[in-house]
Amino acid sequence: MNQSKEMKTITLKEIANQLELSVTTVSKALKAYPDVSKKTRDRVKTLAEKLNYVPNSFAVSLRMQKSKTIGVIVPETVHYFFSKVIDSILKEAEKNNYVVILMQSKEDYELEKKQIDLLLNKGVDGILISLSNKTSNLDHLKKIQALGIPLVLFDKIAKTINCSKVKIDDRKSAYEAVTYLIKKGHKRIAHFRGGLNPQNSIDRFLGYKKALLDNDINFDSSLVYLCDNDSDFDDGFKNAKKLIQDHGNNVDALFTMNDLLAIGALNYLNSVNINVPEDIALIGFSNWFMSSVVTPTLSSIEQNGYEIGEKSAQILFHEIDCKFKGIITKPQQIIVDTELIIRNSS
Amino acid sequence: MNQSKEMKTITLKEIANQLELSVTTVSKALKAYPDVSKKTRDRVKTLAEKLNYVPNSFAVSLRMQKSKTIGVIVPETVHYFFSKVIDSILKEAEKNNYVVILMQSKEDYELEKKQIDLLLNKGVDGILISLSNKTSNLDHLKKIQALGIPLVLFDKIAKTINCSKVKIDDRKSAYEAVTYLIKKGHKRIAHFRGGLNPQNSIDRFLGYKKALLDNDINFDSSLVYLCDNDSDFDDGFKNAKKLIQDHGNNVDALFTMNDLLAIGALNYLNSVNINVPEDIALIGFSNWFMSSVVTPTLSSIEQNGYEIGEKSAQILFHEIDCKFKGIITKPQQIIVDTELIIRNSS
DNA sequence: TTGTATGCGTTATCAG
DNA sequence: CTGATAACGCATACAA
Repeated sequence: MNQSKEMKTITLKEIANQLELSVTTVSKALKAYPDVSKKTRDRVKTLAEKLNYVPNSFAVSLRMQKSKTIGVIVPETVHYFFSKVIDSILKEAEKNNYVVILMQSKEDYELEKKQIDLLLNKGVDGILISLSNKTSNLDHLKKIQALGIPLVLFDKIAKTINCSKVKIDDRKSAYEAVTYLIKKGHKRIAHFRGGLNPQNSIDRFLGYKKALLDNDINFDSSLVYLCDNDSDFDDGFKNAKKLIQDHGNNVDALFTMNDLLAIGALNYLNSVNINVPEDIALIGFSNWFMSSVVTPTLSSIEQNGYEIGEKSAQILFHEIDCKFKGIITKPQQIIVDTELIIRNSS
Repeated sequence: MNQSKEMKTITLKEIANQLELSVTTVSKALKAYPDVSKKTRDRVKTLAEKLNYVPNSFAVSLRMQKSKTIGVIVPETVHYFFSKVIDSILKEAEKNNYVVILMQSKEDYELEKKQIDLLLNKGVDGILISLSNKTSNLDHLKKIQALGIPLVLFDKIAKTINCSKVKIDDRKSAYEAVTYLIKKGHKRIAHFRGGLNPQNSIDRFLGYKKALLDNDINFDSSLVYLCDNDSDFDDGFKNAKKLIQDHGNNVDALFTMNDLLAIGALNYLNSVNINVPEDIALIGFSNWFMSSVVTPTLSSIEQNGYEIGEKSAQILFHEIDCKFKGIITKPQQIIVDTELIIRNSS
């Protein structure tokens, strides 16, 4: 293994020279074209192997108009749910011999837009994206589609874009959680909702509301708190404080948009000796790992990040594949199952 | 904005045709070469703008032998510390107009090796990597260097590779934590150590040991538990159980390789009503967010993932830059500061 | 069965 | 100041 100094990069031409063949023949031999003799094919393959030949990916991409690369945009990487999604996207990409360029929009629409341009410019074969909370203009997504690049939205989707989507049923999941609280006898159920723009924030709120109405409980908008800051934990803490100030003990349960909000709230409640779940029952959303180690352990809704990532990637690769083969695909919408996990907080 | 149907991709040639210029001139005009008249330069720029021209990155890469892409390999993405590192790498990359290909080795040496080959093949301009726990053979790293590709190791490094490195002082940090415990009067201090191979596991252990010796406390190897499974939480739980079985109340403190181990242990101790910190004081390592929300809150060592990522990326981009300019750089080693965070568990 | 010519989109060298 | 021409490395239609 003496790779002395400059180690010239080895190309088809190099192999061709050494074997006194044409570049064409070498190229064909390596791809097992039918029209090259077994003998030369073997010679070529042997030498290529020995020289450790790997095709220059830029040349291939330039020639073939495909990059074997996909782009992934998430709002945040320091995020239990999204990191699970990323984990399985990476796994799936690897299986398919793809590589992934990762970006985070930081919940910033302008950034998201710029990143899409960058991905497009990098010639990715497809794009997976979970939209920022601030995204309402969708021209950047339309641009992707106009270019014929396969696009799959996951988790934080845009209803009006006609592409494949992978998500959970937020409304149903929220409905289930709140219904559980009601069945347990709670009547004054508060909700810490997410921002007004994101679809899943809206849907979770609607699920909450519907559960109340279906069980003949008045919807009291003063029990709904808007949490659209970027620091969920603090937001949960502060709004729990406000909740108690506003309603004293005239509130007996709380359902939050996500686990961090719930844990922030839990922290406040613990700090003022309001007992969870005796005084106030609590259910979060997403089932982050830490929910199982706080005191009391937090009930939550398992959101299956791994499965969402896996399914999204599978669909994307399928669409990319079809595109190269000239097959037209119809957008599909996958709803991944959730599960209400009851722990000690409710 | 009527981008009717097939929207031909726009190239230098296209612009050249429309303006009846040569491709060469257009190329030069766009790069503000001195030797092209202001007039044509303006014409070209205007049209390029209007047509929304972006250079084909494959062609540029092929021609320039640079990709404006770096590769990043971490052992895991579902990991609070690494996701922070990734966050700041992405941020830094964006600043420098680079894009990052992310991979996770899953603590698997063979995979790590394959991934490096893939990155090399993709023509990345540089590589950032935190080694898998199982990595001891370093040929794959040497290969990167042999190709002249800038390489920066962070957090989980290999001592014998001569490249830039960014890490914390594990030994000192551990020393500080254990010294704190000793000053508080603890004498029977257990340690849940990481695997035998990773350098930071070794160093944290050595820091622990040295703190004992420097304070005239006998080192008792029966108080050291090896935790090298992949599920730290469970490992912490089980070994806490074993610890109590082995030593009963003849142990008064525990210092663990990481926070998840500590939280696993905490969970066990809580479950059998052993009081933390009264019966056993506890300090973790890394200061994961959840450490601040468990009960009791967990003392830990802040590892500054953001700073590690930032510094690593900065060094890498600097080295890439120098390389293109033909400047030789010397590897640098950065030690990022840690901080002992005392909470209620100690 | 093998090889020639051409082009993918850029940039760089060198004439004009 | 402008433009042919070549080259980066590969793949394919077409010739031989």
